[in-house]
Amino acid sequence: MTGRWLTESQQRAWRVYLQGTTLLTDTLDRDLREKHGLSLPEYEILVRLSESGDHALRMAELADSVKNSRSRITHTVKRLESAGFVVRRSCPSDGRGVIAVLTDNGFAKLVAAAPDHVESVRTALIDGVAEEDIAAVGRVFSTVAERLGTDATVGVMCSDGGRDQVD
Amino acid sequence: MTGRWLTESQQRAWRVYLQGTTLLTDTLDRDLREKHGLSLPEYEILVRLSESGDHALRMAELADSVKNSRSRITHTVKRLESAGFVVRRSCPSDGRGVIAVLTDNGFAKLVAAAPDHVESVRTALIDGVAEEDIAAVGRVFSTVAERLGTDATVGVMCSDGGRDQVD
DNA sequence: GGTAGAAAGTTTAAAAGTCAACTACCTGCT
DNA sequence: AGCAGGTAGTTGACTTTTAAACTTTCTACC
Repeated sequence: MTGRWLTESQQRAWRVYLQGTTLLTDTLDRDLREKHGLSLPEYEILVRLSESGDHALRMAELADSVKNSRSRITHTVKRLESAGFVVRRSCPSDGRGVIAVLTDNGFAKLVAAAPDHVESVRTALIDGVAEEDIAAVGRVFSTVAERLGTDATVGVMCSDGGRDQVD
Repeated sequence: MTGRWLTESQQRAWRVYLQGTTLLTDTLDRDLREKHGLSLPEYEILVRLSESGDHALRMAELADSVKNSRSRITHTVKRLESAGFVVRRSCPSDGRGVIAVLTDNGFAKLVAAAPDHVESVRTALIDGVAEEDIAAVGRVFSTVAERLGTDATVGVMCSDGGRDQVD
């Protein structure tokens, strides 16, 4: 049975969510740019790289982890590379592959930016909101991500096991 | 006491929210474009106009209601105007003001697109999610919007009361 | 071992968004 | 009246994002 409308309260939640996310991402992006010269998407990429054992990930892994298109990752990584925060290496185990590696400068930039960013997230979103409501947001968007996400995240990437021929 | 980190579960919620919103807005935008040739921001503007008594709003009201910059509203409305969905009128009660008016074509386009869009929202976000969790999302983003929003939404706009000199 | 088809990334051009400067108008004060 | 300062909206230059075409490499099968 399709063609259903939203209930009054679903409608309200949906509207305020649209407004809220817009304001939230704008705020986080602006804070990050002003204090650290990074955009939010750039910051997210640095985070993912830093969390990978050897500070390196393949382009496709990066794309999957932040849910961006490969094309977009190419562009963003190019910017990060020209800023000196990331370097590209070719993947030893797959001639088509490219590995983005966090530089020391990139890591330092991230370390400098993270506390301010977390503070922004707290004051804009988390502080003063019921812990259980945050958890509910987690549940909801987890479902969304499962439904809409490319169920990828598999593959024998060479970022962690490929440290055998970095020459 | 600043400089606090996020708890494990806050962190998880935040991450999955980032991924989820990205996937969600991408999906809704793509659906709308494929079936109806409208972007999500364009659609939102048509909605706001349609909900205003006389199918007309001032640019600043529009900007506030969707939390976009005025510049962005100018650009988006320009596109909608050249598509024939909206018309600009100057505001009789304020020489600086501009009123965006929904055309019949614009309204028809919205009427055609709305059911598909709502269906997308349901299947991507709402269906199968606990009603109480949707309500929690509403509470959370309502707080966010209150905190970050320009506390505007005042002003003696002429969109509803200005129907005295539409000549 | 050669070849068809898929996967990884990049490229290019066009579309969309941002930012700061600018015009025009309104408001209040003297 | 006149002028200072603020508000509404637009503009144009620049940046970011998107979409589609393209190159290269890999995989599987004959």
